[in-house]
Amino acid sequence: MRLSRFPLNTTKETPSDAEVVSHQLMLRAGMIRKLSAGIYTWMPLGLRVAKKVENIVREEMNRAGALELLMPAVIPAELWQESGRWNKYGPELLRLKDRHERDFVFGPTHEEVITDLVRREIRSYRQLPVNFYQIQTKFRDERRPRFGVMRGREFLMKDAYSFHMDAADLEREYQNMREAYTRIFKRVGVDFRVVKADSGAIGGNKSEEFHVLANSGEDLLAVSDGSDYAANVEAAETKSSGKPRAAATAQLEKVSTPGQKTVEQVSKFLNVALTKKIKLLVCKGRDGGIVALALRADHELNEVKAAKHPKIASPFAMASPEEVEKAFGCEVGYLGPVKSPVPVIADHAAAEIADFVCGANEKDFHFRGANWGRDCAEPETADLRKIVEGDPSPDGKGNIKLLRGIEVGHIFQLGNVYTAAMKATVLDAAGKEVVPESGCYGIGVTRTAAAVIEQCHDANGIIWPDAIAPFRVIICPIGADKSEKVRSAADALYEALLAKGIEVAYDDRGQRPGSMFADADLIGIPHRIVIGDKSLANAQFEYKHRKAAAPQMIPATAQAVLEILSG
RNA sequence: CGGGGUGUAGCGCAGCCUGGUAGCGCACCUGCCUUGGGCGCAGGGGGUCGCAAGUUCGAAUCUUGUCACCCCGACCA
Repeated sequence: MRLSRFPLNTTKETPSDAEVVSHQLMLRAGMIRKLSAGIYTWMPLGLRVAKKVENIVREEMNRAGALELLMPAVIPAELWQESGRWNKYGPELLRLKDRHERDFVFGPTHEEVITDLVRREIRSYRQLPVNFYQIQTKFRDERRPRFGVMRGREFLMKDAYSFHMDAADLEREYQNMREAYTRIFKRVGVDFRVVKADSGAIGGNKSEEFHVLANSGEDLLAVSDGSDYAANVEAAETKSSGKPRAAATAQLEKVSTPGQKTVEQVSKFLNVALTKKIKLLVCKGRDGGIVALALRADHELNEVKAAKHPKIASPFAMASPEEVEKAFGCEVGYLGPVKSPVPVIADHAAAEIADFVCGANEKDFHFRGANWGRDCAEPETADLRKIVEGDPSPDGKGNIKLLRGIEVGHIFQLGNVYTAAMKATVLDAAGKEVVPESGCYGIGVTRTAAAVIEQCHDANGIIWPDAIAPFRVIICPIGADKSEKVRSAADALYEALLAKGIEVAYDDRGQRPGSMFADADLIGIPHRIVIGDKSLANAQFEYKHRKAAAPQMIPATAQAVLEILSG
C-alpha cells in the first residue's frame, strides 16, 4: 500500500477523553473514530488489524471443526420472551420496534436464535454433535461504555454454540474449544491466562475465561505461584484452614465506642487488629427476609459467591438502612453476631477466630472478647469473601498472587438451559426424545485488538505482533524526490515485496524522515526498512525492528529483506 | 441509575469571573526553502461559541431549560 493513497491521519496530541493507552493510541494512529458513546468507525488502518484477528479466529475455529454461519442481528422479541430473557436481560438489551410496532432486539448474544435454529433443523442424534459459529456485530447498551473499543456498546464478536447428546460429549467439545482458543491467542501473539470463571446465575456447570494480562485490565485474577491454578477473583474459592479454632480466653466485655462506626475506626480506637474483628453485613435473603453475613474485618465480601448461597438473595442486594434498623434496633456501624435478631452466616475465616471484637447491636457500643458458640450461636459457615494476595491457593499448592487481565474470551458449558426452555429436542437411537446439552464460546474480536495494544506499546506508540499488524513492513525512502537512486530502489523493493505477498506500507508521501519514523512507530509496523543515499552508496538498506533499540545495515536487496521477515 | 465535570475550527486549548470586532498551537491549502527522529519562512481557508428560551442597546460571556460527551460509583459479560 502506498501511503500517499492511504489515510493515516495520525496526531501528536492525545484526545482528551481517552483514558487508557489503547484508546489513546488507536485514536492517535487513526485506527478508529468515535461516532457516539461506545460506537466507533473502524478506519482502514484499524480494520486491517480487526480483520487479522478475525481471520485467525476463523481459521482456528474451522480447524477445530466448527461451522461458520451468520444469524440475523435483529431478532424478534418472541424468541427472547420464550427464553425468559426479554424480562431478565434488563436495559443492556437494545429494544427496537418495526413499522408495525412489533418488538425486536438487536442481538447482544445469540443463544435464542441458535436454539431456535437447532430445534427446527436438528431432528436426530445422527446430526449431533454440531458446533456453529458466527463473527458478527453485537450491541450491548452498557451503562457506562469506556476505554474506546475495549468496552464499546457495538463490537465485533465471534460466538459459537455447540450441541451434544450428553454431558460427556459436551465436555469433549469444551476441551476442543479450549485448545482452539489457546491456539488463537498464541497466534495473535499476546501473553494470556485461562482462568476459572463464575458460571453465573444461568446455572451452567463449567466456565473459563481467557484474559490478556495488562495492568489496565478491569478484572482481577487470582493465580497460584505453586501450581497452574488460576481463577477470576469473582470465582476464586477460599477455604477454611482446617485447623481448630483457638479456645476462648477472654471474657465478653461491652465497651463504649462513641461515634466509631467503620472497621478502621473501631480497630484503631480499641487498638485491635482488623484480623481480630468481625464485621457484619446485612443483605436480602432469598425468602424475602434479611440475613447477616459475618466477615473478618480485613476481608471483603464477594457478592457473586454470596448470591449462590441458598439463603441469600440472587442477584445479591444489601438490605436497606431501614430494614437494618428495624431488625437490629440499631444503625449500621454497631452490628455484631452476638444476639443477632437475624440468621448469621459466617465466612470460613471469620468463623475461625476467637476472642474477637464486634458490634454490640447498640449505638456507640462494641464487644471485646466475643466468641462463637459461647456468646452467640455457632454460625453456619460458607465461602463468602474475596480471595486476597497471599491466601493459600484453593488447590492447596502455593499461594495466590493477583494479576490484572482483560477478558477476551469465554467458554461455557450451558447444559440444557436453553434447549430445555425452548423445547429443542432430538430423537436418540432408541427413538426417544431427548434434550441436547449445549455449550457456548465467545471471543471479543475488536476487544482483542485493543487488549493487545494495552500489552504491546511503548512511549512512541503501538508495537504490533507480526500476526495482527496492519502491515508487516514499512519502507521509508529518504529524499526520494531528489534522489532518483533512492526512489527507484524503494519502488523496486516495494514491488518485490508485493510480488511475494508481503503486506507492505510504502511511505511515498514525501515527508521528512522525522515524520515518517514517528508515524511508523505510532502505528506500530513491526519491521522498518529505511532507504537513503548514504546507505545505498554502500549497497545497503537500513533495517530496524519496532522493538529494537538501534537499526542494523543489510544488503540492499529484496532477498535480504525477505530473509529477515521469514526468520 | 446516583454524584461530579466539560461543550468555542478536524484535534488540543485560551477567552467567560468583570457583556462591546472570536483567538492560540497542531492539522489543512499555496509558494519558497529544507531532507536521518514530528524543519523554517511567508501567505491562506475554516467557527450561527452544543441547542433553545430569557435578561440587555448589545450575549461565547449573565439566567433558565435541554441535549451530548467524559470521569467516579453501583451494575453487567
